[in-house]
Amino acid sequence: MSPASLPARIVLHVDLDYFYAQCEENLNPALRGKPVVVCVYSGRTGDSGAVSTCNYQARSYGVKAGIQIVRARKLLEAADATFIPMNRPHYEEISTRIMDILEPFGNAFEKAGIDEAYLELTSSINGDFEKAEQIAHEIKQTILKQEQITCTIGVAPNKLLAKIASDYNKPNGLTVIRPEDVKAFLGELQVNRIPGVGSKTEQRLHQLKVERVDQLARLDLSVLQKAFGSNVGNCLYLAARGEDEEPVKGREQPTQVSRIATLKKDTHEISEILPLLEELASSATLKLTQRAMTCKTVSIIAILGDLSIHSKSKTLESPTSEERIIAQASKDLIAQFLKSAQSALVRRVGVKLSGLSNRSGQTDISRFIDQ
DNA sequence: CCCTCGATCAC
DNA sequence: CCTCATATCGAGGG
Repeated sequence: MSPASLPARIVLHVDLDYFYAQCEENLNPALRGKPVVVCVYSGRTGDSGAVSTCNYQARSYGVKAGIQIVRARKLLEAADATFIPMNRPHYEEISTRIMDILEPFGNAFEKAGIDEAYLELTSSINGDFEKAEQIAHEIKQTILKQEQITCTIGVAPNKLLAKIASDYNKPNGLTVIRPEDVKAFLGELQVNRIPGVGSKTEQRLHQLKVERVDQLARLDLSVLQKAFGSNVGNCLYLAARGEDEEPVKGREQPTQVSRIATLKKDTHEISEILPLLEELASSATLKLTQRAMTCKTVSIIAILGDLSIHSKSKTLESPTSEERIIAQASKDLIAQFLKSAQSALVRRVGVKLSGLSNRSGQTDISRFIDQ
């Protein structure tokens, strides 16, 4: 700790292991020890769709999130594997209970997804990483005892490093990065271990002869900003040094609601698209009203036969949560898209509602304006 | 500064 | 023949 400074921050990142698949193992304990694959079936043919997540037995056969179910079947044909359709509401329920366990452990708490959260411990333990490690063990025990779910925890001086730490040794792991170890720990890692560096950014970094974080740390800020834009460039520059000041903060309400689905067959006939589009608009609107919110902007997303992604959006004159308005806007947008991209074969369609705000109190200002 | 759209990420 | 949901950024137009 530098003299006359505040105690080092201590942040935990808790990541629930292979979460959906672990929930399914608990629902049916006979599955434990065998490959379990949780799937999103698209409904086109029997096994069309993708793998959402799978347990580690399945991973040992090369199965992972995102691959086609058909491919997972082939990889696992010699194994006694179970394929299960995703049951999101059930996982949400388990997640909520676990988040309720986690929250009291920190001075601040941030849910960062259905299966991950950050906890700020700084002010409660005065920079003591030993204590933080004990608390991490206690958290793991509590979640295991109360929900039979294992997790992996990263303990570090900020959110960025805590996330990298939890990613380092899964499942059922615990990794601590102390301030004095940051440079050595980070330098050795491949750049794709930095959150936000996916395959595209990784490729572009490789073109700059950068593969590991210590190599990234040798690039000037200006070089990174020129290559990746001022914001991303700056983030990469700081990340390479393990620097991150983002506070652990309760998340605001989500700022968008979206629904997407796959058509039975590719088509350019609007009449074959509208029924599904209306369902999606209805479902998204339901979610919106359940949250007691309104939206200002309606978008449609079209994914074509070649998997290219297109979108069209429209900002309304006034915020709404009325299904008829949202459905009509969606129809107008898809019609507009089909006209612009004639002969486009649509594979999937989606509806997105954004520009959300709380509907509390100030319902419909138009009542006071017109008249 | 707002809107639209595509891209990217990560789930 | 490749799911679903969300957030964020940057470019380009106005």
